Amino acid sequence: MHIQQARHIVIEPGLPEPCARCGARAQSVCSALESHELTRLAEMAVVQTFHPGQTVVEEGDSAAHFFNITAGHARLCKLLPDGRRQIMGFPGRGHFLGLAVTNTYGFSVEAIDELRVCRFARPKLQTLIADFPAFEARLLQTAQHELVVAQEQMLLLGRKTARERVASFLLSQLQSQEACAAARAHVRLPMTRTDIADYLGLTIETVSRTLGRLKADKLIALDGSADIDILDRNRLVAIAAGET
Amino acid sequence: MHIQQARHIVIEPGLPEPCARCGARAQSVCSALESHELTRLAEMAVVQTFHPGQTVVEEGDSAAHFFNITAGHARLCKLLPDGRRQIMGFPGRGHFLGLAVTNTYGFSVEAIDELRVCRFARPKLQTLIADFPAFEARLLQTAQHELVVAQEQMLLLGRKTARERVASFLLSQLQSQEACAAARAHVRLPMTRTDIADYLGLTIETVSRTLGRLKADKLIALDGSADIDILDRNRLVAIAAGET
DNA sequence: CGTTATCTTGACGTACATCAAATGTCGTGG
DNA sequence: CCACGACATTTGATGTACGTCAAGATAACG
Repeated sequence: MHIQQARHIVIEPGLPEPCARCGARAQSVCSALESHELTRLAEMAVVQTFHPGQTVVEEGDSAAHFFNITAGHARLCKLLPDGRRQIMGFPGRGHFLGLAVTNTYGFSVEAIDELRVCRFARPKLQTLIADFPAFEARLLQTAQHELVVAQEQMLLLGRKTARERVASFLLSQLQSQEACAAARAHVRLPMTRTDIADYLGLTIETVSRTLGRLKADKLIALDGSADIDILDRNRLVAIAAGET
Repeated sequence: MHIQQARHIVIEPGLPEPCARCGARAQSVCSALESHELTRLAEMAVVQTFHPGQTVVEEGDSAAHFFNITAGHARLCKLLPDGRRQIMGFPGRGHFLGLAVTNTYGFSVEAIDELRVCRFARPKLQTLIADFPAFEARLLQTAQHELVVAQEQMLLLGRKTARERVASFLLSQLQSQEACAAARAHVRLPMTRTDIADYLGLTIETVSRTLGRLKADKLIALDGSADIDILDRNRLVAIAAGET
């Protein structure tokens, strides 16, 4: 279904971007650590970059590493044998990968755009936790937040209409970008319509038609297929909440 | 949609069931604690019982407590304004309630059958964690497991057919009961068809018809509506995995 | 400036929802 | 013990939101 290029994993040597100066630090679990702890963290990290479409980890592989995204976006995919795909999320800068993991990865991680991650050996997580209790507290906090998000997504997948799903998605994307950009009502979607469809439990055609209808209703404006202006945010919030 | 009886919450005095002798301990997060720690835990706990249909916590209420189920089953519900309902899970004995929680509860908890819980004030969780680091580790482990389960459910809700959903559900119920009972291929479903439908993102009629078809196909046998025999488990596993 | 992938739009099909009885099932009181 | 509701479940007839199939229209790219 998805052609996989040969992997050209770029492992960069040394510490090109020490943790203390990492732009993703504020949003990540690393914010729990102090500067001298970050030095130790940096020693454990391997920086990798992935090009669009490349696979970071494969569903079912034994979980040897965890990751922290420092730039770009990924998609978390689960597949059924016949190719049906469900995307669990689109983690971006600052996102920690490795919580929803037992012995093997429960999903594949693929780069959507140019993706940069810090890779850590999983066993070292234990030593890190043992040394810095604040880190474990931060992980628990992150896991709790992810659970809340996951349950909101279950409601969406089980009970919302296509229109409600797309509205919810646009707003969640807007929110994830407002962390960086100001409160403009503009969203850039780094992922394809296929990705969006597989995230929302729909087909590309339904996603496209639904966006078209939101546009006809003057709730959004499309500028190309990746750039969307939110014209009536309140109305969109109401739709996303199922109030229609 | 669901008539709510007046609450007759039974708060039992003292320590009718000290943690050290708690039947649910082995399966719960409390297993991380040693006997002298359990004494302190017991001092903090309030035992409550709820009758079928009673509400333990309401979605949106400020999250003052967390709970540990010691007997019976609950359902975790999220509602849309027009009454559409999604059930996030059916926690039973040993299950910890309070991970997928921020300041307010993200779902309602309702008793399915006779439900018994240990209630703890949420702030005390912090002191408990501070005193017993093993407890925090256990919570993180539990949260990770719940995240994996939640993602499996997202795959079900987003991409599986009705037949695959029902097969998955029966197997998950079987597994949750095998912890206690031996490997018999018999499942007792404490929840109604409506609950099952709201858990699987279907309607009662579709659940009923799908069970009927599985029965016609000699994969299961129905004995009353709450008791089900798994006749061909391997086949059911294949269906649940989407291999048809 | 063709070539190719992605996105949109239209016509039609279907799995599941909705509407509507019929059929258990269980607790209660006569 | 049995009759009687009050519900839960099953079963049937019909509807529909979304999926599937099939062209076009745009946009990305060498």
